[in-house]
Amino acid sequence: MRLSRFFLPTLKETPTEAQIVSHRLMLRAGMIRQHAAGIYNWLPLGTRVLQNIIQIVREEQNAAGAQEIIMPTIQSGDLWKESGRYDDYGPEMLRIKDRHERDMLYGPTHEEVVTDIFRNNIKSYRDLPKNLYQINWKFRDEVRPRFGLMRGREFLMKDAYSFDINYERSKHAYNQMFVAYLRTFARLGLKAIPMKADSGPIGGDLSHEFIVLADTGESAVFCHKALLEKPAPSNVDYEADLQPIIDDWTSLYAATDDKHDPAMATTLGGDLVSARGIEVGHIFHFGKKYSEPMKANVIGPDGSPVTVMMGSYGIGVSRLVAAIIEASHDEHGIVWPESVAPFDIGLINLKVGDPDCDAACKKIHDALCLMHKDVLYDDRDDRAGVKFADMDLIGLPWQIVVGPKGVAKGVVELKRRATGQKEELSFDAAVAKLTVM
RNA sequence: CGGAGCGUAGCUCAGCCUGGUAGAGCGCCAGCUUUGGGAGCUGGAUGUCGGAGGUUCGAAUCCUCUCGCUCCGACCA
Repeated sequence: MRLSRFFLPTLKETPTEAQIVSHRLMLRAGMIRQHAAGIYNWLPLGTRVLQNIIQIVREEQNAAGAQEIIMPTIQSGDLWKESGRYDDYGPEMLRIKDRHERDMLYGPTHEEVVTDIFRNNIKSYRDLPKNLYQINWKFRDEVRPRFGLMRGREFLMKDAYSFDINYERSKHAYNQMFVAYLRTFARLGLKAIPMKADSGPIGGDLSHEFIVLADTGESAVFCHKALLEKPAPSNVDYEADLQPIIDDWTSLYAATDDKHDPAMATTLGGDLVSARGIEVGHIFHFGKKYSEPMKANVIGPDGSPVTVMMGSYGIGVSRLVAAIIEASHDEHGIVWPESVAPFDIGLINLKVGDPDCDAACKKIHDALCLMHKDVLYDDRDDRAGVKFADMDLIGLPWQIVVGPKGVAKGVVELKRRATGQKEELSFDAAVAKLTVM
């Protein structure tokens, strides 16, 4: 992609409304623009990151046995009256009347809809278990949206819903999502720690929050040091008993400040880590809370109806974009983990119009594209400083700097964004180095 | 929902107190010069001063209402 044609409105100055670093950087890097309070447009750079995250979330959900569906954003109020939440939910739920004066709403969550899908289509215990998920926009009319995407009103969320015949099977579904989450966040380049959580208004008796550690996180968290070093499970057999993995992770102390037990924590001594965190995932087992009032039954082995056990599993996908930036940035801008970076490589032509520089860039660009690398080629007729600053700001993992001095010697400069480390390499060596990654 | 603040050029902001027909820096356009970390010079374009009403000979400025946005608190994926 040629930067001269790419829609990338970067800002040198920070817009006043942005308070936290992820919000500032997303605006400055031309990823998003605000449309209204807590509602954002996603520009091309932001869209690319969001889609990379979506893809990783999707792959891990599929691997864990969940199946993707798409539910409506606008829902009928009737289902919510049935579950009892139409009155419970409060003004946070955006209510809409259609032209026939029917009560509609913009979905803040989808338990009712998915339960309706289930009960209308699944009749036998033999069809269980099922885990259905979607990646879709939701709206919660927060009293006070803030922190950019971190606390927006409209947000992209992955929400999965499991259906099982009994508690034991349901717990297994919960464990599957637990493990899938560990893997998902690790792939996103994040340290996310599962912490015991209140199940809140959604209800239920088993619940964990996944907290990303970032210095600028909104809440204080405490955990055992060993959790930070623990690698995500690999080669997982999702059909096997996952309880040992869960126990391994949950046996170590981890709590958000509202659940924090100072007495318990002091027993850890020097192993206690006190940090700040951002909630990016939340999993609940809530049993029959919705299946009971909404009559989501299947016929059991003995021929009598059984109310199914459910769980729900959320990941704040759009919030993750902000969380990753909070966890990975420096004074110059964003530092993307390779797995979510909007492009793999930024190619800077320091002297556009110089035949040698142009030719060298074209050669490198074509070679990398041939190897299926996403390259953002800065072919703008601008000063070097502007290009360096923009490239650091948008945080691509690698930069190749092509300038007249280097080209005369047959070399380019390869820079690692995360470390700032630079090395001079021949054209071929630079391409070779980047294509083995 | 309580408390506070801000709306003036694409962005950051000055002007408002003390009314007199709208500014700076950056960005944008053209040209020249420059060229390895957000350049220099010259010229140029851009505003219903958030909106409505009122006071006044005259309102960005004073008054009233209204809309939007932000911050602190309570609440929250």
